[in-house]
Amino acid sequence: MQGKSDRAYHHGDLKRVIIETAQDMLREEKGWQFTLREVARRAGVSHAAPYKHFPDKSALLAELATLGFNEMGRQIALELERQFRSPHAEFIAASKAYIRFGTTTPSLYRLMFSADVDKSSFPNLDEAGNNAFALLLGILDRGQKSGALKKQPVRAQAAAAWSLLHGFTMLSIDGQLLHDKVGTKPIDVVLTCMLEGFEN
Amino acid sequence: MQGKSDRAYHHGDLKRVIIETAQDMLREEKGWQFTLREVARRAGVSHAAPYKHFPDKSALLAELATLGFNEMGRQIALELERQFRSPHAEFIAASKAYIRFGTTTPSLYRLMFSADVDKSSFPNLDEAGNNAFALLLGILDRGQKSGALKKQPVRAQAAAAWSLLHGFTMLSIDGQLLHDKVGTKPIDVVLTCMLEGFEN
DNA sequence: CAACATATGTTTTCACTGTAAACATAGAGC
DNA sequence: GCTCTATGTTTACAGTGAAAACATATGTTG
Repeated sequence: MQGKSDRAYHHGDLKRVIIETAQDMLREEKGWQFTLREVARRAGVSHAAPYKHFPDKSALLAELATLGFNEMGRQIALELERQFRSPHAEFIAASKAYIRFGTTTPSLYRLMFSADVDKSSFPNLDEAGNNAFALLLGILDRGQKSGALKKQPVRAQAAAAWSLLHGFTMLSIDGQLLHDKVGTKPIDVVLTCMLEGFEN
Repeated sequence: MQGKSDRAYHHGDLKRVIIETAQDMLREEKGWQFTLREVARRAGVSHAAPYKHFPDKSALLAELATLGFNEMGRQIALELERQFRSPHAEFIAASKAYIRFGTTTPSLYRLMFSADVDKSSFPNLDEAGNNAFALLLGILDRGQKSGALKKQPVRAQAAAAWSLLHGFTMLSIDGQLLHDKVGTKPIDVVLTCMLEGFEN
């Protein structure tokens, strides 16, 4: 195993490098129109090499999306480790972490919800998404049990919360929630509206 | 002007035909990966002909998105012509029309909010989107003036409502709000949640 | 009404893409 | 040490968006 030597016929760690290169390009450009060949070029391998690790481009995109859901979950979970004075505060904190993830890595976030990655073809992706959703369910469930939130079917409540967060994030990425259109600090207003609908 | 004769060198109405063909393909496939050449083939013209009407593919997509916003606005406006017992009912009706448009023409709806159509490059597109947003502003404004809704900055309230609708629509299209994940009739729960946050 | 400018078509050409197939080589297990 | 397999490379192909050169209607103008 020659490892990372510069001119090894067998790269040794190509899959990781391909993923990281693709992640870079996803950040640099504003979408996932980057070509597999360009990824290969930047990784310093032949244009066919990536196909030894991913059957096609959509498989690579699915991998990026899966990693994205995992990372998003990690960031939200990290936020949730803090102590909160109330379920209200916990919900706000998690929501802001969600929105921050989306607006900080817009192309990735978009990719995660794009029709170009088919969840039914990539079970890992579907699972990663569900794990993130479970965090939201947990927050609302705790809120209901504490009496702070209305007792509603928690999954329906979660659908509402997720819809709001997803919509807000997407519109923000889109630049549709700029000041002159929507006023200042829409994030707080928006989250407050939702919570007032939730709370007792 | 030979008009629609089958074998005219000058088609006479190509732009419209190209748009309609592209609209068809947008409905048939699940995205806008269709090629300009395929559009041309189906329209029965050479593969370069579309370039006489659209500088590039993104311009055609922008046109489709613009028409989409206009059509969505039309459908919502049509719904609003009815008489409503309350601002509440009016909001619900408009929301359902919005969501229906999105879930009925998912690819088009996705395109309208895709990064592949750059609003800053296509002023018409931006304007069409703003017109649709204005409908929402009107509903909330009337609701506030009637005393049914809280007096909040109406644009911020609209941001919240739009976020919820957009998120719900996108997640529905994505198949993320299916029964086992989220319960029955999430649409009603979701809209109710939001409205309870809005109302006095 | 003839001539021409322009709008709208077609053909040809190009660089590039995703992907498949054939081939090469390094490392792992026998 | 030999072979198998995983992981590379090279070569090949059909198809793409787009530009350029060319063709033909159409409508304007003398």
